[in-house]
Amino acid sequence: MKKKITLKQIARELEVSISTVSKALKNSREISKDTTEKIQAFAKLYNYKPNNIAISLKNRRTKNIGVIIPDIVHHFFTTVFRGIEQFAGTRGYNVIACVSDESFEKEVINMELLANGSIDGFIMALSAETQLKNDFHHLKEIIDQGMPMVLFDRVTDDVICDKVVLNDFEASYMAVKKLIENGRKRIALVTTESYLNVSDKRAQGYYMALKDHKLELDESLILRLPYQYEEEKKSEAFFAANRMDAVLCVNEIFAVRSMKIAQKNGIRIPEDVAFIGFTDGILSKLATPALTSVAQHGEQMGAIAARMLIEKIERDDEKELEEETFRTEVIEATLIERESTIN
Amino acid sequence: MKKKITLKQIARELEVSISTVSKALKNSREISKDTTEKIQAFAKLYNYKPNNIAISLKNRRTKNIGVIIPDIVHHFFTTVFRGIEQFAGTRGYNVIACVSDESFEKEVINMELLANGSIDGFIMALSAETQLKNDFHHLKEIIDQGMPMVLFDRVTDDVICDKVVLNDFEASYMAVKKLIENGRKRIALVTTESYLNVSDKRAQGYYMALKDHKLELDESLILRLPYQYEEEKKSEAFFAANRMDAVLCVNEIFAVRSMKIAQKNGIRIPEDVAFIGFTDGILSKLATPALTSVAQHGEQMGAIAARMLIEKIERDDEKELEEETFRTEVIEATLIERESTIN
DNA sequence: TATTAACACGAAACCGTTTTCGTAGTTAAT
DNA sequence: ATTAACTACGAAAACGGTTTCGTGTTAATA
Repeated sequence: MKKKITLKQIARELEVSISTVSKALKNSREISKDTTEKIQAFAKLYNYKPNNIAISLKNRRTKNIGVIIPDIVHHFFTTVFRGIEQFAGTRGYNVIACVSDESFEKEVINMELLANGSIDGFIMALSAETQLKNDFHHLKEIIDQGMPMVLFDRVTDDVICDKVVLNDFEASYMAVKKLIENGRKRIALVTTESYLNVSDKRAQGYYMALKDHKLELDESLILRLPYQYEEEKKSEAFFAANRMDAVLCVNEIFAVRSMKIAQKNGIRIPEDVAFIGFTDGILSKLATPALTSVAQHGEQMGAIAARMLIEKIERDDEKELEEETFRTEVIEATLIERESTIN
Repeated sequence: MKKKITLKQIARELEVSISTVSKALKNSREISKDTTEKIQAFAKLYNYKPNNIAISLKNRRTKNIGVIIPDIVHHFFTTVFRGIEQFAGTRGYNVIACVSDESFEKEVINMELLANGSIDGFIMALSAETQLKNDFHHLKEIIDQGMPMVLFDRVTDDVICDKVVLNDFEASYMAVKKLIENGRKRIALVTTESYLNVSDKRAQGYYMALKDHKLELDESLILRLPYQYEEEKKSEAFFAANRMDAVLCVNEIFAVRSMKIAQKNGIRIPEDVAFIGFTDGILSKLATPALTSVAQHGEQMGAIAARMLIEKIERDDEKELEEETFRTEVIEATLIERESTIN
């Protein structure tokens, strides 16, 4: 077993100083050609690679970014993560991934753990519990310490920082409008039980679209489901009790589950009831019938979040005094039409 | 903006030495009660937290583990990741996630980047390209440098280290046996085009089950598909050309895609053809009909991998000389029966 | 020949901790 | 009064690099 070699060992072996070795490996003109070649040859032979931790300590930059997401077994967050990881990779950054599991406490613990020097900045989506508690002191403190931060998807106006979001309101509005134009009149909404800014915006878009098209809002056509586990009874009762001709769901899982239950009740899709979901993951494509879905472009969102963060990190390096400015980038959703809405 | 405070600043402010501050914060008996209280109060006021990087450098331990997976938008790998992250969290470890994207080169680059001090050990599943090239020198080198490593799922006998795998052969055998016992006789196999150890083992299980039940192996009943993108034509031709009464697929995506194509061809599931897939993700549950699937227990697999790795890391701390021993843990798959096989 | 500049390298500080060891000052024991 | 033993703290090395500055040697210039 050959342990990694250090500058010090090379220096001792070659009877030069550590500084000389360091400079030679960086091709500094300060060092003679002979010495440089000798050192580089030796370093190569012993496969010398500088220790990242030592460099991080020196530079006070880790080239790591922290990503905190509520759930990893989740198509949308995963695609965002991929976008972040890919973009970060091109810029030489690694990604430390933490899962808050929709828990406020885990979010706080993870953030504090990482904020103590392990990373150069955060990219995160708020946990459901955090949104519910409406408590963002942990974010504020960390931002106040000068840690760059980008919030995506699950954001809040209470925290001032860079953000990347979907045009949820408009996307939802357009989806409902499309249903109405296709002649649907009794449009149900399946949304999350707990408060999430995105669900809320999608609901607002739904309300507005109904209103603009003179359709009255029927509260009994709104189904609120728990986010994480399945509650089949509630859904079954909902579809048994109500007559509708279309359903908008705030994510694809709700949509596909709902379709299954509706179909079990003898409802034909899309003839009797049309379905639209959000997310457009693999589930949408492979459901029966294939689900019309609002693409959230997670990968793009992740890449943009990573770009914003890295720009801020590297700008901090340059100028210290410049006035801070924060941006919010809005990604345009796209409606992908499939069998669940085509008449 | 209040930047993080350091020991040195506290020391200067309180006119004591850095060592005294460090000891006081650790409640060392060396420091008087008065001094300790004064320092702790000051530290608390300024929210002092030790710098992780400095500690990592000192201890030569980062409390980070590197996870390299071929793909993150992938149900199985995601569940494994969750298992790793959860277990690691309970032990105070963070997870640095890298995606090899099934590429040999990316795998090498990511590993080398992380191996230079950023992490204490690796957990990884080999990329498809790596398995194809059969080139594992990067793994060997890193292991040889004393870096603990656990391979999971996509493993190889050529690398000697800890491993966690599914009993793929047996799981596949049992699945096929179940089909045969249900009276199926012409059983197709849908597997990956490129070589993967897991696909291969599943195919071996399939062969063996056929053989043991005196069913002859019909090569035309084997469909090989590309792993990452969809090739609908090939599948369509396959289901149009062949008559079968059951299909075993090496993952749930192949299974659900196949079911859709079969259904389009007027095949009834499970009456005409039964389907079994591997993975048992959300797709299996929500497909129509719901797919009978081999549960791979990814989360458990991840937790076990993390436990093995952390044990090795922390054992390395203790004893240096002890003989290295490597284990392979085998997870037992479970067949989850759903509509796609029930007659 | 004296002065200056270029060259090639080393010493040391620094990043932020931890930890060993040394030592004043006090107290207790001889 | 002398020695021994604490107590409470500081200096310094170490982790593994980078970087600034100083310096001895040689070569070029006046």
